[in-house]
Amino acid sequence: MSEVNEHLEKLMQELRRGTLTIAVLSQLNEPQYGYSLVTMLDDIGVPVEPGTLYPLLRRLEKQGLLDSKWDTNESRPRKYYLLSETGNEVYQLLVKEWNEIAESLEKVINNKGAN
Amino acid sequence: MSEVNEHLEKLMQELRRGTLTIAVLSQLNEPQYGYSLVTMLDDIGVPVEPGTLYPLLRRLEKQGLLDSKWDTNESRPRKYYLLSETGNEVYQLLVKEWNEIAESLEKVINNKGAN
DNA sequence: TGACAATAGTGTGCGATACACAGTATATTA
DNA sequence: TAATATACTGTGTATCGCACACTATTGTCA
Repeated sequence: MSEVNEHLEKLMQELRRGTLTIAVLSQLNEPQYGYSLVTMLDDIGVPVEPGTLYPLLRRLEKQGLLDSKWDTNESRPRKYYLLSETGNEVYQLLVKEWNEIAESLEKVINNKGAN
Repeated sequence: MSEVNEHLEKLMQELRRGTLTIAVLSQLNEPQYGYSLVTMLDDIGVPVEPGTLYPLLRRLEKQGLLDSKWDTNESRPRKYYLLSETGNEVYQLLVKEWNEIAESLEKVINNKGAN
C-alpha cells in the first residue's frame, strides 16, 4: 500500500471516531448483548471488531450510560446491555452535537463560509 | 462539573475528531497562513486553538498533502499553506468518506436498520 | 471426535488532539 | 517614548479511544 493510502486510511479512521459510540447507544433502547450487536451493526453498515466493541460496552457501563445483566438461562451466558436514564440523555445530546458538527462541516465543505 | 458532563465532553470531543482536518483542507484551495486560518475557521464556526492547528498543518505537509512557502515581504513573516495535488485527491476521498459516514449514522439514529 | 460458531474478554501500541507554555516582532495607545 | 496589545509561529506533554492480535470457554453439528 502506498504511503498516501496509509495516511488516507488513518484520516478516515479518525473521522469515524466517536461515531461507534453513537451507533451503539442508538441500538440499546432494547436490550442487546455484545455478540448480537456485532452482527447487528455489521448489517447496518457499521462494521466493528469484537475486541473494539466489548471494551466500549464496559466503558460505557462504568460511566453509567449503560446497565447490564447476565442471562444464564439460554444455552450460553449472555451479557445484556441497556440504556440507562442518563445514558439516554447523553445519547440525545450526542445526537444534537452530531447534527451540529455535520451541519457545520457541510457549510465548510461547500465553502459557504467564504463571504 | 458533574461526572456525567465530563464524559459527555469527552464523547463530543471524540465526535469532532478528524473533522478539523477536513475543515482545514477545504480552505486551502487558496493559500492561507496559520493565523488567518485560526480566525477564518473560528468565523465559520470551527473554533480551534493555535496550538492544535499548527502541528496539524505541519503534519499534513509532512504527509505531502500540503505545500508551504514563507512570505517575508509583509510586515511579519507568514507561512502560507496550499493544497498539493495529492492533498486535493485525499480531500475529495475524505469528503466522500464523510458523506458515507454521515449517511450511515443517520440511518442508525433513525433506526432504519431495524427491519 | 473434531471443527466451527457463539460468546466474552484482555493487553498493547499508536496517534491525534487539547492545552499550557514559549518567543519574537510590530502596532497601538497612554 | 514607554507600555501594552496583537500578529504570528511554534514546542512539549498527557490523555484517551481505538484497532488489532490474542486468549478462553462452551455448545453444535457433521
